[in-house]
Amino acid sequence: MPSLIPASRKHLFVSSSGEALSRWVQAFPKAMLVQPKELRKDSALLAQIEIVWLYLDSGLPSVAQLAALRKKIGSIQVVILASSPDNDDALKLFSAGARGYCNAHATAANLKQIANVVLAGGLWIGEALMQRLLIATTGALAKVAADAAPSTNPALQTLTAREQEVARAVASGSNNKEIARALGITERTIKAHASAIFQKLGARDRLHLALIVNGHRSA
Amino acid sequence: MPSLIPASRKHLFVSSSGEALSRWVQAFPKAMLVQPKELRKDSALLAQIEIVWLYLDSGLPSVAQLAALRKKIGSIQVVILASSPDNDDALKLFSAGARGYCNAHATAANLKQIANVVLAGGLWIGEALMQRLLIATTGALAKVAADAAPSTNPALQTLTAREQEVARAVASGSNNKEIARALGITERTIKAHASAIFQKLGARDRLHLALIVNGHRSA
DNA sequence: CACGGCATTGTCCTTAAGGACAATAGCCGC
DNA sequence: GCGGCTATTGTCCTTAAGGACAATGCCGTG
Repeated sequence: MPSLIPASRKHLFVSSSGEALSRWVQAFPKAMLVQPKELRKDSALLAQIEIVWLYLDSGLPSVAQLAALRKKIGSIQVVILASSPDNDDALKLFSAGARGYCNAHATAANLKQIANVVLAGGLWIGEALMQRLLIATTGALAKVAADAAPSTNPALQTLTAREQEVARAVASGSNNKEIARALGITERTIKAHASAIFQKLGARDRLHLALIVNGHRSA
Repeated sequence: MPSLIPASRKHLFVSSSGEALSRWVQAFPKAMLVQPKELRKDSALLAQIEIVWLYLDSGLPSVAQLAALRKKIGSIQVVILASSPDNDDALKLFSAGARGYCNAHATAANLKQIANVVLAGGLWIGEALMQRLLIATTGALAKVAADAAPSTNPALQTLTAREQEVARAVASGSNNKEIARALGITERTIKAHASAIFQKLGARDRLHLALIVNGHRSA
């Protein structure tokens, strides 16, 4: 017994198991949820759909699921919801025409954001892959270098031993009171060291110092 | 969603020749235009920049240009403006960290759309390239995916678009007054956004937020 | 020993930051 | 249109941060 389709349904969730995650409804309260087989019978369901979200059945080959879906929906944008994200799998799905790939447990805000990107003509490649793209180049080298050898930060070399202690503590997010307690001295002394550090490194405040120490800004 | 036209200097066009295409100005009247060498001298130019548009000099290797730019601008999003689009070249640029790739003669509306997608965390691969790129990307992204990168940063994605703008500005070391001026709103509003951000991410102050955004601490 | 660098702490002051509490306005879905 | 979310701004208040100016003590070198 198909109900009337409201005029503004833009989102369609396709789930083989029929399972619906609450976040989907949170993100798009008006969205429809169907099983793949229902699509063939009632193509009118697709009337105003702009994005089809495909929840992968982990027991079946993902690309085959997408290909089958494509035959039914035509050229509507497809975003993959993966219960257990797999980078290699994601790549295959993109090759098969997916426009987005994300974790099925993404937050409602996440889903909306993805919808925005995809509807605007963009590609959403998922957090994991995106991260790798971001840090693939100089960022990766800098980050790895910073993590692997934090002691060789050239900026800290111009500081005295005590100042380096304070600088590292500040850069890790501690406030003056905490640092003072940790070092067993007065908060006033921490301020004195901090001021000396700012002067030497040309940082205007502790946040800039943190950026310098953590390799996001040159001294 | 707020206006897509930035109230301030969110956009920076980098052009070796100094040439500025009228469509860039049409799309972002307040954008800045600089030559690569100017960036090293005055890093303050990058204060509020959210997207750097790199106009490729066709006489130089594109990836080298992007790598050089990255060293100066850090982790700011980069969109490539290619005077003569080349699919293979685009792939290399994406692997090198570009977030968008389009024809330098794209319309103003196009540029705004691209900015929208990229700022929302998406990837813009260009209309003409979409089809082929989807297939060819397999190789490029697979290579990227091969590098180990366990850390994921879903932190920013729980924020609204505006909050993300503020979060990035805070994490880059700007104080509230600067951010307010940059976004064309009141310092009080920045504080409001900041408070919301702290709440959502569990950061106790702007330094912790910076650590989270820059990947030195989990939300 | 005197001088200089470093660590420590003090007081006074200005400003930035952040929370409490609240209000207005636009947009969107039901 | 109502309710919810977001963006915006306001005032009042508390606290952290950082600078100005200055002092004391330790330690190593010339």
